[in-house]
Amino acid sequence: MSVSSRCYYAIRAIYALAENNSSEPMKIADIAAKEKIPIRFLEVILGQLKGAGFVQSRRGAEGGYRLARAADSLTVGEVMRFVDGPIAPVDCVSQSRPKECEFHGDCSFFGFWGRVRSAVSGVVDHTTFADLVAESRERRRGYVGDWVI
Amino acid sequence: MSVSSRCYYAIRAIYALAENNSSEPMKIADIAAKEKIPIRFLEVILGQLKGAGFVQSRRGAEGGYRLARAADSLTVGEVMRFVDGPIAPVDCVSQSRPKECEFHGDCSFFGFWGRVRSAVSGVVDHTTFADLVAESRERRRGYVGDWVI
DNA sequence: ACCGATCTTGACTTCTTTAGTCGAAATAGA
DNA sequence: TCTATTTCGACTAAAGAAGTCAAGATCGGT
Repeated sequence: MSVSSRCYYAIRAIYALAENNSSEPMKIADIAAKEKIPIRFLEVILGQLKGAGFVQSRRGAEGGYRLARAADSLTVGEVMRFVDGPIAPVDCVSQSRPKECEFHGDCSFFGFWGRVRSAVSGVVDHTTFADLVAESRERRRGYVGDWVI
Repeated sequence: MSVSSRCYYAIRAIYALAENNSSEPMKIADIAAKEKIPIRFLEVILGQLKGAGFVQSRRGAEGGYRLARAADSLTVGEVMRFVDGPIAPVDCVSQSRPKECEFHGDCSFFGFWGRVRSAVSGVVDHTTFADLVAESRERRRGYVGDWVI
């Protein structure tokens, strides 16, 4: 039930771009440093994210990456599905591309796996990168506040 | 976010034993046939489940496997954790063996991953094999009933 | 005591995925 | 044109997944 490091890297990269709300694109090296991602691997990942339309790039000096879509309309679930494939714990309960198993409708686990999938989906498909940025700012503020009072 | 086939096989095998509430142990070959598991692979899996105390075995003619614990006190989550490791999507939010990441408490995703973990845990740790058996019986009854009326 | 059915054990194979690495080419701005 | 930077495709090493196999230990029934 774990996400690949490739997937987590992709999420962190997009998060960095969402947090950097300047009009300037962000360089791969800066994203890599901020989010602690191996730079060569990040190149590969950003290339894929560009191909899927999540980010845009500008080449040359002063080039870099920025989001291709608004951070508040981009959910974490979308990125996870693109990088790691379906969210579902088993193929038969996948929303995007369900694959019938060998028990054809007489499966004792269909309901169970469906509940697992819904539970995960309920979180990842309702959390946008804007939410994460806001939550992080709030956390930092709140954290200090708690200790100051 | 998917479970390994090894894990699903383990769950199916235990389910088969839970459903078979006779005092007779169940043979590997019977479990394999009923749940459509490669028999050689099932041998390996049952050996591990025995080592972990989930099932008991009896050798020789009329031997086989049966549950070592009551089906209504054995959750699917326990089996999943044993076979596939922590339920958590990333190590830092694991309940059983959390591993701090390189962001040491200043992580923008800790809360998010925690919510994912809780969502999954809420399902798998509150579903016992007795629940699954009951649900399956109910489903079959209800299904037939719908069509008869 | 023996036979055959059954579990036990550990090593082995094959395939896919993961997590990168590397080098050269293309491109945009100064 | 020069240079920083992105881009692209090929490559690799290690780990894990999914089985397979053979030989041995053990037990119930005859």
